[in-house]
Amino acid sequence: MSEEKSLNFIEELIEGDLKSGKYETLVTRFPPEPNGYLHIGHAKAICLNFGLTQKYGGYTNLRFDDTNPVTEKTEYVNSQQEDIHWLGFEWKNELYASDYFDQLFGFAIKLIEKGLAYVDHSTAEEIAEQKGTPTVAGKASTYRDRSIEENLSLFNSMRNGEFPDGACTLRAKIDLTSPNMLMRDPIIYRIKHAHHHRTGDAWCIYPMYDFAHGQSDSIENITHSICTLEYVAHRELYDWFIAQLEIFPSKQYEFARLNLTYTVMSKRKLLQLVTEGLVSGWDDPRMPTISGLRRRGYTPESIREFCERIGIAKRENLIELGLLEFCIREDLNKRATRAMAVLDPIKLIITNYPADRSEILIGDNNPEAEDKGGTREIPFSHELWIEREDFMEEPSKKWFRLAPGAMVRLKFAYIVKCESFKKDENGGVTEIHCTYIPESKSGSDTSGLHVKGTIHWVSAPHAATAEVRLYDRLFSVESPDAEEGDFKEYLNPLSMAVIERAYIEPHLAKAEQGLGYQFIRKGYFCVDEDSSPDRLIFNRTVSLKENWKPN
RNA sequence: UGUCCGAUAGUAUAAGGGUAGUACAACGGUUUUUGGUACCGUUUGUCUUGGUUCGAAUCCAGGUCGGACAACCA
Repeated sequence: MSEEKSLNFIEELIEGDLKSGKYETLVTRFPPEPNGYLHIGHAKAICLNFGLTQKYGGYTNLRFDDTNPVTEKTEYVNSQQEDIHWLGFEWKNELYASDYFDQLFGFAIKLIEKGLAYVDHSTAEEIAEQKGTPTVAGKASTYRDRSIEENLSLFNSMRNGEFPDGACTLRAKIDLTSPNMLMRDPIIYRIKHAHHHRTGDAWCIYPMYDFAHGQSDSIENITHSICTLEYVAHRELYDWFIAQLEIFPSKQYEFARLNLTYTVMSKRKLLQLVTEGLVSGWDDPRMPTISGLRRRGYTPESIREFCERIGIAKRENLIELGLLEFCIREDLNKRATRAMAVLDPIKLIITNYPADRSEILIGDNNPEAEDKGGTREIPFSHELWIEREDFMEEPSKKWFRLAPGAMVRLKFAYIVKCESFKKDENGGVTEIHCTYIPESKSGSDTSGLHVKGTIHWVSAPHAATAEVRLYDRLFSVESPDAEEGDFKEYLNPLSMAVIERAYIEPHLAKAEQGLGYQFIRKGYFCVDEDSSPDRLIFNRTVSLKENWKPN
């Protein structure tokens, strides 16, 4: 029979719930706070939540968790929507926690009426002090036993703007001795005279996360509210509010968040890199943000594949960046148009090819594609650019490329033999002189010669030029979060290298944004959004896998 | 020194009392007009101690290690 793919623990749970008839329809949600750009860790959650309802039916909502007006912006709402769409997912309803402010206010009233919430005038410090520690029970605030009427009146005063920020809060009355610190009378409403990106100045009190999230899930009839492990302790509170309010019992489940080597994943740290100008923006191609990866040349398919491969579990993890790179190489290998580009040029002169002659050669665009991706015309002439690293004056053993007296094939063209070379006064090689073998032409080779090496090249008189940006890992250590001191001390100073003038084959001048290209033997590249027809800019998405090691 | 969560090759992730499997990485080989791709092969693993059982990665108990929790953040 068909080999069944094993289920992750959430899928097993859902299959159980569906089979038992606990739920008829699966409803999930992706609930970002619009306070930054989405990153690859969010992609994991997005693929999980949307993937689940694609697999089992039902639907997924996009809900912005916008309960803190001071950190949230419409710019972020827009970018987050764009990123989810780009990843290839469609939400059923676009919702906002702020849509529920009236209902949440009503829930708070209900709690007060049940004697389960009170207005507290203690300062933040006093509350922290009274809270105790995990091993020492908390103490009651002097305001804890106010009458329901007084609490109702005070809470309405809060809502009506009669108090300044910080003057008081609404707290749930639960259990000051709970081993779960979150149950020690958590604050559920605070005063913030701040402009909200959607509700404007309609409110001056805002619900806390714990008083908004579960209830929002409940209002939307979310069956499986999936979040990351740091919310495990919140589950008790989540259930408590739902039980006390007697509303739809959404259930929370937690999985381990993604950590990736050589980068950081917290919005706080990413924001810091942006605001301190250590990267060019949220979409800097070195950033682990979705927009950064997109600009870097990653495809939605490759990111979805990555999220599929890393799996879902409850164990802390640190995924190797190499897996992400594998995913984009695998995807681009199938679809990227091949072309030749010389990044570190040195002149190669074919002494027996007339200086006034040139010819057009034909090259396949993609050896992996069914139809070879079609063909293109490549001009060839007396003077070429080749890669400096493809010539060695004193070749090491197993050297397949150019060296004095050695022969290599020029990709799509002829076999050449190195006859001599020139050096400048510093001993640097400046020019390589070769002869070509006319009967070795690609596709009609009758020379009988077999050479081990094939190198790429660009005809000097025909070459176009481009700026090429080479990216490397953002940090020089595997886990910047785990290091001592400021994470920014571990930034990789070589994370970006710019080649101002690379030579590219003429065909590449027509390269389109949004498509992947393979510069033969060099890696996968894409056209950067700063690029223009008169000033082409390519980003290196990822290098090719490099098995050759000298020695 | 409280509560909760977790522990399977280098990294992830399966096996739900019955042969420890898969992917990436690493290493070796075949093919190749990309030292790419493809294909083949190799190495490497159940944190620990006890218990239950014919049989334990799996169930139980203790330990060890790692993580989370004491924001008017989410």
